[in-house]
Amino acid sequence: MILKKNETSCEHCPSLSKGVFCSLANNELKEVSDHKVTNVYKKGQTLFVQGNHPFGLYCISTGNIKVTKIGADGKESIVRIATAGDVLGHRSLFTNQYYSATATALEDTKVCFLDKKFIMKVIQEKPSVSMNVIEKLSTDMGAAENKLSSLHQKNVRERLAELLLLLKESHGVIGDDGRTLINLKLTREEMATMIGTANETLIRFISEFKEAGLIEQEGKKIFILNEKDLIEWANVAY
Amino acid sequence: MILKKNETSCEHCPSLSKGVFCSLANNELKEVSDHKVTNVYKKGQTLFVQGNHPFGLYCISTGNIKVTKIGADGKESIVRIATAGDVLGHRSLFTNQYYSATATALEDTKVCFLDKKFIMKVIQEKPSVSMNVIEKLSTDMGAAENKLSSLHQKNVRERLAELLLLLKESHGVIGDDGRTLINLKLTREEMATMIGTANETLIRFISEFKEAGLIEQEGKKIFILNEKDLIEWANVAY
DNA sequence: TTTATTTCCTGATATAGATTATATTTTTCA
DNA sequence: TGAAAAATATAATCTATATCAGGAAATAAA
Repeated sequence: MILKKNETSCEHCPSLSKGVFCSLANNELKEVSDHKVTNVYKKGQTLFVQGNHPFGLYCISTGNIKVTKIGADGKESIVRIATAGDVLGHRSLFTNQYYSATATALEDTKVCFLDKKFIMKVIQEKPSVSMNVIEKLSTDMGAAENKLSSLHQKNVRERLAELLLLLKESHGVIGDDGRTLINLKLTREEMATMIGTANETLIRFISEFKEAGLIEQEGKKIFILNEKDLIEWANVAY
Repeated sequence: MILKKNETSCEHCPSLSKGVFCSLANNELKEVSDHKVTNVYKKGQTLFVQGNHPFGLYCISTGNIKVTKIGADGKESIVRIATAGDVLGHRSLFTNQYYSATATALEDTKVCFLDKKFIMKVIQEKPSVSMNVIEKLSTDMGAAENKLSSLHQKNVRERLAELLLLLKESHGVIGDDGRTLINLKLTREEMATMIGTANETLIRFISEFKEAGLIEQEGKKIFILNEKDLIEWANVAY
């Protein structure tokens, strides 16, 4: 797909304010724009694959991308979901390692690519950008540690409630009818790998949640009906 | 405890080369030294506690520190172990959030503290330091994602083998007799919380590992005898 | 040293959740 | 549009591991 000029300029990026370049002046943004390549990934296409060598940084303009790790037995787990404004591939890039995870578009997605040399130069010259990268990493690290302790300490019911609350926070959209839709196209299988359980088990608890009136379903879409009870069920600490 | 001048100078810090200030020149290091407070924490003492507000950055000079999260039911899990050269408290500091974990000395430990204002200034002015912070965060993030997918995909036996291999890598010391000692004072309870299992279960598998000749024990000390088989048992991906 | 306390270890039992199997619904695409 | 494939749902069974219980060993305290 060929994109028009202002479709690929950082200045007009819909997720500029959430991204790592939000603090740059217009002329600086222009320079970033000039150095980047913008691509559209269709649902299911991969940006990079576990085991490959990184050669730059990905910035998500629109869409959601799952970051998965494949274990020794070929089973996949989603370790996080990156969304508009997030960067991808930074971890392996900055540590000079092979990608330890695979990034796959969950829907049609617009992603910009900056080659290693250029992004390293920006990091060197613009403290605000490196501070933003640090903030993103810190936030992600916090989320990862939360997931770790949940896996240690909580049962599947609690983890599912927690997952739904997190997805509501990150991808919730309030509809005309007052219900909150989780605006993310995930299969039950994928949701199961996010909380480390089997899809049958996940589906069983989703059914339980529906019966209890906590959530509602229309096809693959999930609506949160009762956040208050969901918080109880998640057994979250303070 | 009162420390002598050259005991508190960054220039002479035994973990300088592994820390985030390794790239600074001597006069710059001097400035860091002048702005820091060095403390000794005894085994069991906490540097900071989950829920409190951060006011600076901790740099570990010597010793090991466990970072734990307490869940809703009061159960503790170790999310990572920080060692000489690591920084602590950076995540909450840079995201302006309350501490989401507690840091406790596993043994007598020397730790330097830098107040927020100063460390922020250093990050702004020294790209090499912020790059080092990014690298530390990236490495930790990678370790956290590995743990996540292990918890999803592996059973306790595999996770224990993996933990022993990781601890050998990070804290292994080769003795005169050729055995590798894991030089870290952890209770079985603590090891159990690192891989998300009950201590009885962990002990059962440690016994199994001993019988299989993979490891050896002397009191609380663990020696790795057969790394090759341990790797097999861990079922690690490529 | 003796006593007290904590940690370590082993066995028995219970159970959450994986696995297997099958049916139904939804999506894909020819 | 209809057929094939994929995803969802529910139930039955099985198993890995948590939990419970009690004793041995190690460590700390007195």
